[in-house]
Amino acid sequence: VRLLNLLIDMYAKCSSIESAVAVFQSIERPSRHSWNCLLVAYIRCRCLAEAKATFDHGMPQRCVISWNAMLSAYATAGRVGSAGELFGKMPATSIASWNAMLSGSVHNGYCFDRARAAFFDRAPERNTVGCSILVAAYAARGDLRSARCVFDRMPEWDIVSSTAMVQAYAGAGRLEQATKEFQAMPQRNLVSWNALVAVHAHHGDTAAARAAFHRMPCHDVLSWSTLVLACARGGGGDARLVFDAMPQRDVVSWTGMMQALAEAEAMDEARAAFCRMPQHSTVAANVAMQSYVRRGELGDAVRLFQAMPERSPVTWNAMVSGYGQAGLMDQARATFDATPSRDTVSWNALATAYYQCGRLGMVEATFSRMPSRG
RNA sequence: CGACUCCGAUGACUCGUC
Repeated sequence: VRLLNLLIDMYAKCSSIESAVAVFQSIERPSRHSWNCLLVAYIRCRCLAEAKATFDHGMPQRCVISWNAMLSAYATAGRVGSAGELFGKMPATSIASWNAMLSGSVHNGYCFDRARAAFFDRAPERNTVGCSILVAAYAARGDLRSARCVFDRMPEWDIVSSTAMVQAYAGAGRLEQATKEFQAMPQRNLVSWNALVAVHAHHGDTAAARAAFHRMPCHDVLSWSTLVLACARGGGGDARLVFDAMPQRDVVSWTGMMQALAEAEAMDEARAAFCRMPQHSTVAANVAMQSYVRRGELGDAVRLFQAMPERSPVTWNAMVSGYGQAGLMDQARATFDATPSRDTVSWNALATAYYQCGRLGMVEATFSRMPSRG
């Protein structure tokens, strides 16, 4: 039975829900553990409805782990309200429950301080997981001071918390501190190494990115793709060499390669890369569109925009600012009005477009119409 | 008495800020 439980878990990690369910059904007397494995399998494979059915009336008994699994399912789906409701009904909680709530609420735009107070400060206990969630969240918000404050108070550190701290330093532009923290880490793994390469890539330091890449003991697609991006950004023209040397490529590497070509003004090759990509993605189309905008070829950008099967919020925002840069304020405004879900970037883009078109009065008007902050 | 199942860190695109 234990082996079969393990099998369910393995299939779930491969998103092969049918196989996972089949293994579960082959167990004649499933244990509580088996039921949890099945529940987690549904969650991992994004079958929320089945997970809920299993949780509500499938499993003979539920333990904290089952509750936590459902909590995190809702939280990662962005349904913090449902998660909170469930949290309130729990007969007993564990640290993982509090951490799941913390993670869900800091990632889904609720008031950060309230989330922290409710699920971290007021939690019965805290561990490295909860602290890492906070450090990472502060890093993402660019709040180095608060990240450090949490990090420095931790009783002990692990790879995850240290990697988050490396990101926090790098995000604040403190490259020396970031590398120092990296060297001070208790251990390193693939993720922390990848993070370091990404830090250098983001900073435009191709040489450092490459050096880190060659020092790491092993690589995955993500490491390689990050290096391609570093080359694309640094403009060294070596992106192609890296790309060709990759053992396997994914959407990101293809997109990075295309971007490198576009930035090197090799538009024909960039176009060819776009067409040869095995999978198309909205991001790749956005990158292509943006290349046109940067070259002042707005007609091509618009054509691409109209032809895109899917548009993300980024697509809409990029189009608004593309029109703005071209001085086509009416089109910028029309695109903004047509944007399905406006975010802070949309509003800033609109204000900037007005500014670029010399309509200073409208800049002010836009700011006063903005829903909130930014 | 342990082990297994639940929570945290890594890559691409848009405005502004540094």
